[in-house]
Amino acid sequence: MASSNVQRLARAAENSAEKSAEPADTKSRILDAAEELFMEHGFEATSLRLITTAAAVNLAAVNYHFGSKEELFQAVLTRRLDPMNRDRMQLLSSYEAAAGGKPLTCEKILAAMFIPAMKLARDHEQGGKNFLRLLGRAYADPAPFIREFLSNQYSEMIARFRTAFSNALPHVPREELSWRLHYVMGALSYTLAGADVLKVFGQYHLDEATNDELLLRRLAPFLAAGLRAPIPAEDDGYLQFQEA
Amino acid sequence: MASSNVQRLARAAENSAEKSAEPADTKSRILDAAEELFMEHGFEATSLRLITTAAAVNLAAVNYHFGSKEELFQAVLTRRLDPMNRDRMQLLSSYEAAAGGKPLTCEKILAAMFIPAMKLARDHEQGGKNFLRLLGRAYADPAPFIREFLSNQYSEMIARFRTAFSNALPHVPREELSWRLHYVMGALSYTLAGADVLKVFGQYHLDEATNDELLLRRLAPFLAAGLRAPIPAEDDGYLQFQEA
DNA sequence: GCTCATTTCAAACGATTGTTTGAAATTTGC
DNA sequence: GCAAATTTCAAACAATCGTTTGAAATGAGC
Repeated sequence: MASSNVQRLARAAENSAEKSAEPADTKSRILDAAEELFMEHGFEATSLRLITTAAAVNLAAVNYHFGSKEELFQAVLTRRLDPMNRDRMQLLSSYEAAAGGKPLTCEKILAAMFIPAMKLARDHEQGGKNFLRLLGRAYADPAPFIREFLSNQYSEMIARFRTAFSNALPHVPREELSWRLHYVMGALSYTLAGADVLKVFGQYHLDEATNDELLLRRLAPFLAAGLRAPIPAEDDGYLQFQEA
Repeated sequence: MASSNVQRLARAAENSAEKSAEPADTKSRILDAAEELFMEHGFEATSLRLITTAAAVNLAAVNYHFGSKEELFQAVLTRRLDPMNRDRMQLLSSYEAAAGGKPLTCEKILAAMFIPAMKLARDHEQGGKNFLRLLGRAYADPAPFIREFLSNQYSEMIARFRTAFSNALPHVPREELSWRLHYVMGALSYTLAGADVLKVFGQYHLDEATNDELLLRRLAPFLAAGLRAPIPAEDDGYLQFQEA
């Protein structure tokens, strides 16, 4: 029969998975394939036919289970972004409770942001790493539906950490702190998005071997020092425009 | 005749340009329209028909003048990236010459990176700002031809600044410095890429009013403090994995 | 073992994509 | 003002896109 051929393909795709733990569930298989392919080629450049072929499911399965390509993309993000941000806020709360009213250090707050991200990266062996790179790319995607989605997904967590940093850095004005948090998110997302940019710096000898703890153990001191930096005076002229 | 209709459309598009300084040159008109639309929708989501309609030129003009859509994209980038990186290196050289052998401060080196970028943003009134946002997005684009192009375009400039930072920060190990430069590029590109992420932080009152000097006068001290941060000890345990 | 709801399937839908073509229009060199 | 090269044009190219369709296959409840 014609269908047995497709079923063989499906089982072959299943067995070729890293840990042979790939679920037979169609929905999950689509999510896994979409996560990897969206990460690799971006949203627009990834066709549904590419995804459904990689997942060894029928083309129409995406529209049946998710409704549309955009909703599939949101499902890919929310599957792991939602628990991660929940973990971040829980971890921050537990740190605050342990500190007993005293403000946390910047390093501690940054740890509450980073640890859930790293836990995600190691939990699902290949999936986690892919997801963080996908997330870093979604930050820079111009598509309105992506920007809206991320904004909604992050607003609660960001507000929570903003006040934590505000307590940790009472000498930093509110507006200045907003900018610095912006820089923190930029550096973090760049680092999580993968080693692509490192090639620009000629640092290919670090790539896969460097584990995530080490990676962020470097990032946290860098960012903490920046967050604590003295506020620049109004008349600091070192950045004035001048021709060479 | 049929062609006079199209010519009227072309002149209308010319006159509707901001400063009415839009050149009649087909090639430049395509570049300007492409720059804005690529910035707005990304590379894959921007069709050639959208570009040629906005530029009021024939569809086939892109392939005639640039060869392909990919080559058009590279031309959009190189038109402004090339002079900017040349300016950066010249400015750094002039700073080094003025210092007379003594190593520069981090702030001074960062200024050599930022000032040409800001000059670009203000020179071409609307085009410059668009371009920096486009550039910030290109950094995160997964397309191989974009990554290769950027890598080639940046390698010389990055190598130049790497040794400058290395002289300015003799106590920072080479590998650590590579990572910190990575973070610097991340924060910088995020900031240049525009205020999209700021909405996440609820900082919509800054957006257009804040000029570029102010923006980067905040960023440079933040990054300089991070670059100078003490090297974390091996046994620093504050970022250890632990469950809430 | 029948029934009904859920899921999967091959096939086709209309629309849009980047690119090519060859003739018309325009500009350039003399 | 003619001839040759450059540029613009409308039209069509084959390919791919996301989505829809209605029938076949599979599952659960009784």
